Amino acid sequence: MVKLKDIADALGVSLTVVSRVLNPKPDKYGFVAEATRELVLKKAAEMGYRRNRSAEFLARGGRSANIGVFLPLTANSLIAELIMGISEGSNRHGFPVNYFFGFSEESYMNFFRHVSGNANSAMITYPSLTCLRLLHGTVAQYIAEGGKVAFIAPYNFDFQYDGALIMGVDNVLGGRIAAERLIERHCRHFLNCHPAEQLDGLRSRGFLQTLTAQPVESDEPAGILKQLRKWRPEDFSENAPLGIFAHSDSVALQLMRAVRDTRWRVGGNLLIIGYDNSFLTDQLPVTLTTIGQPFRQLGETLMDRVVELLYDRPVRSEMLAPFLVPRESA
Amino acid sequence: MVKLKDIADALGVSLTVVSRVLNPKPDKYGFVAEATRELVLKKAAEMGYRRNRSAEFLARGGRSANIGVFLPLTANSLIAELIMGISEGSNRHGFPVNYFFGFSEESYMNFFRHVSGNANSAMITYPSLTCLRLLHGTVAQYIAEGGKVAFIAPYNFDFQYDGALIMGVDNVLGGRIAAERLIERHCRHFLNCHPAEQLDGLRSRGFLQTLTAQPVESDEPAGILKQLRKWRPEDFSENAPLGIFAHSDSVALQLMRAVRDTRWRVGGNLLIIGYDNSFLTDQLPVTLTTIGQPFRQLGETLMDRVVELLYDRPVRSEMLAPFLVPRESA
DNA sequence: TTGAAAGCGCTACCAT
DNA sequence: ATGGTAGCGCTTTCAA
Repeated sequence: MVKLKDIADALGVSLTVVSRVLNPKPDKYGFVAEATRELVLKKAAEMGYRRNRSAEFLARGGRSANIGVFLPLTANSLIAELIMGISEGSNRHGFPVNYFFGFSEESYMNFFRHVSGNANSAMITYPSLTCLRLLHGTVAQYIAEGGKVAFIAPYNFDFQYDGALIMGVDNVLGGRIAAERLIERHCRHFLNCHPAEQLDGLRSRGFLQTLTAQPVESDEPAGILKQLRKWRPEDFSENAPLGIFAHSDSVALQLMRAVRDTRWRVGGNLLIIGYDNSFLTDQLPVTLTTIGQPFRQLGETLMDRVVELLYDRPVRSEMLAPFLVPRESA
Repeated sequence: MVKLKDIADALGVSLTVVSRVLNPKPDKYGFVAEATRELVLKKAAEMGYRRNRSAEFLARGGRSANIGVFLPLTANSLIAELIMGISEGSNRHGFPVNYFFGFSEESYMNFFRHVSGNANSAMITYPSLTCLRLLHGTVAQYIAEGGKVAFIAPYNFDFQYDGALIMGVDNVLGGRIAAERLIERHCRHFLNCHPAEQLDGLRSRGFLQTLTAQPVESDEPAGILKQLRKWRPEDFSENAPLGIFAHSDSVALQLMRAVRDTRWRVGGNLLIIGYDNSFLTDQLPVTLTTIGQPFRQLGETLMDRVVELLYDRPVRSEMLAPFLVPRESA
């Protein structure tokens, strides 16, 4: 493996100069003549130099060059895609990663203990809203002490952390896209099926905002099912179907399952839109129309910006746009 | 963060001695008096010492302490669980990881280039059989040069690598479990639905071995569907259903979808068993009976053994047992 | 059985 | 604008 010294020797300059050119965060004496800089850059590319992150961070006084990542302990495609994106980014930058998974505050605390022990550490975390509320103090303190944190926030993020990075997918837009699809498919009545504990109503907000003029009821799955039993399927048709926005593919499947052996026909007089574009939803007996989230891209972008954070460069928070995955169910 | 020097100072011994006790791979002069050893061990635990892997491997002449992992680019629950297991293990051992995803030989080669550049490197790889066949030479050479590789092999592994670790899930047993379930549910006729390109017939083997006395046909999905159209559903019943073993949940869903609006009743006169216990298969209109694979456990065990490999300690290859996930479809 | 010291690849201070 | 060098935490050789 080629190292700084090799480049320096090949060029007949000092190791220090080479370091200053290639160092992502050069020292304050980091003035290098433009000609020298270009020479070094060229030689480095030519020799296929790849930075040794371990040595870099050891020298910088940190423990290691690892980036810690905390994700929900859910083995679904969204998480898998996020991991793929983050990994893609981390490999590109030459950073290794430590993934932690969990739901509880304990697991989040445990993660924090592990990662924050390292000076120069950075983390990507995807905590539940409850979890974050409980551990707000810990997080705030860590950031105040110079820790770098990037949040994946699917909810309305109302915490004020100076310099923290917040990224996610625009759930309000997701709700809006669902509503627009149902309108386009001639729905007249709408049901908004949110999770049992609706901690944050971004998807609802987008859905309801788009449907101010139409009759729409919001409820959790149990309530929606009751509603379905009350209404008569005969009163709906392909020309004027009932439209349901389920806030997850899982809930969408629950509903599909519940109307099995009734006169509701999913994709006919009953349209259902899910959320997440989960693995296999394209192979269901009635394939599921759903809102896709670009989690792979989210992961990649996130990692790019965390690296910026790590070197104290300014970064910009951003929400990515979800997209419709049109299939049979709506 | 407490380091070796801290322990040495606290105990009034030299740093070297402390290193020798705590070093996972002590030098050849590594003789420490039993009394001293215990003292060091006790102090280290007391002070909460955590080894700095970057420094360890930097000193050892390697580039870094990272372990490279290559996995199929498939965002399904199996891969997600594998990652969770591997991460759990790597965190326990204090090793960071670099994950790579792909299918093609190019991606596998790219992975290899990245990871093998590092002396002291180790990798966990889950290549397709075709991929491995194509790159057999590269892999063999890497291992011959002292590289440590752990394979996840779902197929019949007929390569001879000295000292390589091969782990996986026992697919023959998986096939057997499926057959036994269908027998128990009174099936008389059986279909074995393998993938279009059946590269390795371990699942088939287990299935067919258990059903030597019964009529069973093997085919790829298209053929199985043709067969289903030829037979009359009326000739089968809950007391003597037709039993299908699909080699993946995806194929199982394809079949379920194909018999929609026919007189085949999944879970009634037609029993279907899938493979993988994918996310959401427990929430289908007819929930899917499937063969689960303990990939989380596989990942953890794998990482434990790779660390052993890394320090040149002997390891044992092993196949884990799959398990039945009984639900409505069979 | 123990300790001193060189060195892994890199950064960052000081001097020039 | 460039170079020399100490030191990050650890391993390993050599000497005691």
